[in-house]
Amino acid sequence: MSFLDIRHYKYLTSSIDRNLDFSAFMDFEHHYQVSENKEQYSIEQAYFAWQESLMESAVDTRIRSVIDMESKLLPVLAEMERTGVYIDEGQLRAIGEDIARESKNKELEIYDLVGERFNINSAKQVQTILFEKLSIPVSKKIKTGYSVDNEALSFIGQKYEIANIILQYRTLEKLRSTYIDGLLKVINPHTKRIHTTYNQLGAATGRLSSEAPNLQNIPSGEGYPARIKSCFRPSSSEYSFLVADYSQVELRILASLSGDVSLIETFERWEDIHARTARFLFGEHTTITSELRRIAKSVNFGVIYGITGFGLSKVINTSPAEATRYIDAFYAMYPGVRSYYQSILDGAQKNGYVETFYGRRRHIPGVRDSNKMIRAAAEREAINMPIQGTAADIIKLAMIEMSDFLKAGSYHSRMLLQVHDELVFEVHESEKDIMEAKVRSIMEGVFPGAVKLLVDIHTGTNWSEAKG
DNA sequence: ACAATGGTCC
DNA sequence: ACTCGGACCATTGTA
Repeated sequence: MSFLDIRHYKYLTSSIDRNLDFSAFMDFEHHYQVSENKEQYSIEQAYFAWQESLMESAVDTRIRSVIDMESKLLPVLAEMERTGVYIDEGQLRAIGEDIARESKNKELEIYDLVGERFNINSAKQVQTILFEKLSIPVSKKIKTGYSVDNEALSFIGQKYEIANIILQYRTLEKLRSTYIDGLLKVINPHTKRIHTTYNQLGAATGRLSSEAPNLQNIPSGEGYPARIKSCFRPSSSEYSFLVADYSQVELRILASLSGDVSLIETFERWEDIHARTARFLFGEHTTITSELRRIAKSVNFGVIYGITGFGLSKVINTSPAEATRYIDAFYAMYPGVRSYYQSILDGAQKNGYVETFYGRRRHIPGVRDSNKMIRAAAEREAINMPIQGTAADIIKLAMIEMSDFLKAGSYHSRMLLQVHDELVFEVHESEKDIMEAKVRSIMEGVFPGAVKLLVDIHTGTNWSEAKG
């Protein structure tokens, strides 16, 4: 029982069910405080008493199983945090210098184009320059004035090159400030590694979150993002990286939870789900271009998020009416999804909460609100949570199993990171085959749904190389 | 210290 | 006129 374990436990209850009795927790805190500097034994005694009491107060067996899951996950996360991940500091600095150089050039280019120096990092000053000094037409408004975000500047960029340069400058500055300077700051001087903290109850759906630093939003594209990601690597040449990620896990979960025959069939036939939706939306005999597939993919994802025609129209850049037709077409193709959603909303209305396959709950008070907007937002949360939350449960269970496996066999390989549907391992040369087989069988085997889960595995000398 | 804005990820 | 689900963090500018 380490301090890390205790710190985590202090927060465990509320994420599972707010209606749980907290008195046992208070007892634990008290015991912890009074015994902290005395003997380890009394801490552990208080800890077990608390856990037992927590279990007793959670009479619902499904809730108990979630508490059990989180309890077992906690030491796994603690170990991943303690292990940390190595990052090549010298390489990261070198990339930072390249970015800084390019960024400086963009900066000067902007001043030249505008004929004036200003702080490009200030949205307010960018507004003034674009909309007042240069009299560029406003494309999008926000509470306090005129938006200069990505969407707005991309639109303006069709006619005014200055907007594109500002976007490029921003991208570079984002990489430099957050992912070069930000990561350099948190390299532990003793271990030379980065030790994130996983929050077990940061997310309302049951996902983990990662902070100080957040290693769940490391950029992933080509160019600088790939170079930054390649700095994450094993510290020794005897090891390589293994990345295992669930393929379309949320859509597969939706198929299993809804029981929709057509959706299940799509996956059973190993069809390209986005292409199939595209064929249905645009006609069986239409050639499915990458553009049509992209639209269908957005529709598929939109359905998971509790889509509206308006929201989808923004994403795929079309009219709300057309987007609404796509959504209706999706439900026509997969009618079981619509009825499943209705049952979720009915349950939310009746119980005030929704739950995952494993019984994790999220309270959704907004579904009973008199305000239509609040109700609509609550309904999207209600629809999304069982899907996103079940995916979170699944990977948590897989992590527990992987940890047990590694421990039982005294392997040298270690689990390093979790990025929602992806696990990153540092794998010893001698364990490559067994690790690849085990990771796949455990991750794919956790969930007993109608649709089999599929895991893609990639290996490489660093995080970038081991990415699909 | 905190709100607003913007950007990165799944 | 209008919001797609879930997070964390950097910077600016105001209090």
